[in-house]
Parts: sequence; structure tokens; C-alpha cells
Amino acid sequence: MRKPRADAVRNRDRVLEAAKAVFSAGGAEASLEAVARAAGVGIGTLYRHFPTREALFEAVYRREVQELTDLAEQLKKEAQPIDALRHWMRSTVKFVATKKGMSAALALAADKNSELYSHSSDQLTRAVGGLLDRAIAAREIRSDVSLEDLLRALWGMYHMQDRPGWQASVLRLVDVFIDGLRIGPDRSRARPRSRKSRR
Amino acid sequence: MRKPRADAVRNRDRVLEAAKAVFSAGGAEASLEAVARAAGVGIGTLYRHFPTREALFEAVYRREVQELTDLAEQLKKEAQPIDALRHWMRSTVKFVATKKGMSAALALAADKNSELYSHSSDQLTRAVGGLLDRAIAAREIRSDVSLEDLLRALWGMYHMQDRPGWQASVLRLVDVFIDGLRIGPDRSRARPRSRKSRR
DNA sequence: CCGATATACGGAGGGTGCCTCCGCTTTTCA
DNA sequence: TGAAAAGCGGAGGCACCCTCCGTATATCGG
Repeated sequence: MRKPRADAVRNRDRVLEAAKAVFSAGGAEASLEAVARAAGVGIGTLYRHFPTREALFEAVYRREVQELTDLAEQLKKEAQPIDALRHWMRSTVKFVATKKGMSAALALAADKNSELYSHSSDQLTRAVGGLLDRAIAAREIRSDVSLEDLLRALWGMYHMQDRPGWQASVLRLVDVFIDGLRIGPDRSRARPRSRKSRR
Repeated sequence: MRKPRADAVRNRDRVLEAAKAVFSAGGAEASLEAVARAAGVGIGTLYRHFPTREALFEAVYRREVQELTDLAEQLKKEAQPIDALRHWMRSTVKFVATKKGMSAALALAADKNSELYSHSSDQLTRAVGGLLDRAIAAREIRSDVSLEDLLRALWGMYHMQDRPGWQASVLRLVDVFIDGLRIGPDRSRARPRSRKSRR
């Protein structure tokens, strides 16, 4: 099979870059013609590379997932299993916080394409698996919650941005969730950050 | 001021009903002209009542919130505070499960209109408030998690439908969350349903 | 009950974005 | 270097969006 043409590769990249920017700014319903314009390519080129809006969403989405995966791998070197877990979840929240309009687009893509969902889920599962397994092996957390469950919880949080205070709220939810995972009578309330009292 | 015209009221209702059906079947991007057709009114009539797609989403959304509120009020009569809370969260999951395509539309509406969000949030907050407060007053759960936090957690779950097994997963998450809320050394694992072992 | 008038109806039509198709250009390979 | 494969881009047909306004109907005072 031939080597892919250099211009094709370049254009594909440009479109992806433009799409990320345009969707971030204008949300998931932004015009694809605007994306093509921003990328400096014809609308036909965009459609050849990404036959549907969803395909484009998907491609951008895969990039995002890759970043999350890398982040997980890096955090796997944290010392205390349960703290590494908490740290990763917290970091994920902050990562998501930077995405604004993209999130709707990504959610849409994942919604309509279960292969994509399971692939990404696998990828993240593999990456974060060590964190969870270590904590379970160390008998620090309950063993009946799967990685999928954990990812779903995070997934949910992915959808609450754009409210004032959402980030603090989600961080609090992460703490509650981690506490819920803990095993045994040790219910120490010691946690990394000072916390506001209720409301 | 005059009494509103009977035909106007009737048409508004028809459109709302049709919108719920059409969005449920076809998702949030369904054509508004299809909604008007299904309602048996002209496109102009639809647009007079709901000037934008979002306005229509919003109206349907308010209905859904009302149902959730009613459900909460009804469950407030449950005996054990913490069980009532768990029951409501579990029931909400099931309620959401029946909505399918609607959820994307509803999420979109809430996303773009913060007044709507805060109003609905208030309404649910008021309705569920008793459940949480009773549990806190009884010292059964920690006191630094607000109603808003709890609603956000549910909100997140709202977005995970359409995956095989999502419902069981969410129910599991609810249990974890409730366990995380509990106060004191009583970490009894007794819970209403038998549970699968990890993956 | 009836006329006046406020209110509502519906769909034609201009505009925009979607997506396909294909003649032209560029790149690759022998 | 030339032929063929691969890619480019935008014209054009279509669906949907939304406004505008002539027509129809409900309400209300008399």
C-alpha cells in the first residue's frame, strides 16, 4: 500500500486543530463550514476526512482521551494507593475544567458510538487500572466496585461545568466517593485540603 | 388583561406533548418542523409559543423537573432518613432510565440557561431538602455535603444512559455515595440488593 | 346575540448550513 | 519525467431555520 500523501496528513491535522478551537469556542453546534474555513481547507476536504459531524467529534475526542490516559500513567507513580486514586480523580476534574464548549461535543460523540465509548473506556481502564488494583490489593478500598463504575462517576462530573462553584462541588463529590470506597472502621476525616462548612 | 384564548392554550399543550415524543424518539436534534407536524399545528404556531429551540426544550424540561419534585415529596414519608434518601436517588435513576433521547435535549436546555438551572435546582432542593436534613439532624450522615452537591451527583448520572449495564452501575454508585455520606464507625455492608462481585 | 378588536393561526419564502459529486491539481512511484 | 493514484475544493440540491403577514377565530362590551 502506498504511503499516505503528505498534504492529506497535513490537512487532516489542520482540520482537527481547527475543530478543537471552533467547538471549544462555539459549542457542539458550530458550523462545519466554519471549521473548514478556520482550517483553511475546502468543505469537501473536511468531509472526506470526517464523513460526518460525529466522526469529527470522535477524532477530537480520541485526542482528549489520550491526554487523560497519559495523565493517569504519570500519576501511577504516586506513593499511597488511595491517595493516588484521589489525586487522579481530582486532576481529571481540573483537566475537564479547561475544556468548556468541547464537552458537549464529546459527550455527543460518545453517546452515539458505542465502539468509541468502549475503546476509550478500555484505554482509560488500562491506564487507571493499576491505581485501583493497588488500592484493592492493599485492602484499602472495597472490592466490588469496578473500574467502569469509577469511570462512570467521573463521566458524570464531566457534564456539570459552567455553573458557578461546580468545580469545588465536584472535588467534594470526589472526596465523598473515595470515602465511600474505603474499607474498615478508619473513617479519619483527614483530607488534603481545608474544607468549607456546609453551604 | 384578557383571558388567554382557548385555542392558544390547547395548541401550546399539543406542541409540548409532541415535542416530548419527537425528542424522545429522535434525540435533541430532531427537526422542529417535525414537531409542528406531529402536533398538528403550523410551524409559525410552534415558533410563537417557543421562539427558540431552547425555549421548547426548557418547557419540556420544566415538566420533567416537576415530576421529579413530586416523586421526592411522596418519598419524604419514608421511615428511615438514610433509606429514604437512598430510595429517592435510586428511584430517580429509574425515572431517568425511561427518558432515552430526551436527556440530551434537557441537558442542552439546562446548559445554556442558568436561570432555568437555578430555578429547577431550587425546586428540587426544596423538595428533597427534608430528606437530607432529617438524615443530618439524626446524625446519620456527614453535614458538609450540601443538597446542591447531591443533586450534582445525580445530574451526572443523568448522562450515562444507553450503555449496556449503565443502570446497575449507577445504582452501585448511589450505594457507594450513600455509604460515603454515612457518619461513624458503623460500616455495615448490609444493603438492599445482592451484589455481583467485581467485574 | 353580534359586531369590534385583540389574539392567534399557518405557511410562503429568504437565508444558512449540510453533504455529495466531480473536474482539476498535486503527489507518488517506476 | 510522465502516468496514475490520491486528494482538493466548491458548486449545487436539499432540509431545516425562522420571520412576516394576510387570514381566521376567540373574547367581550353592548
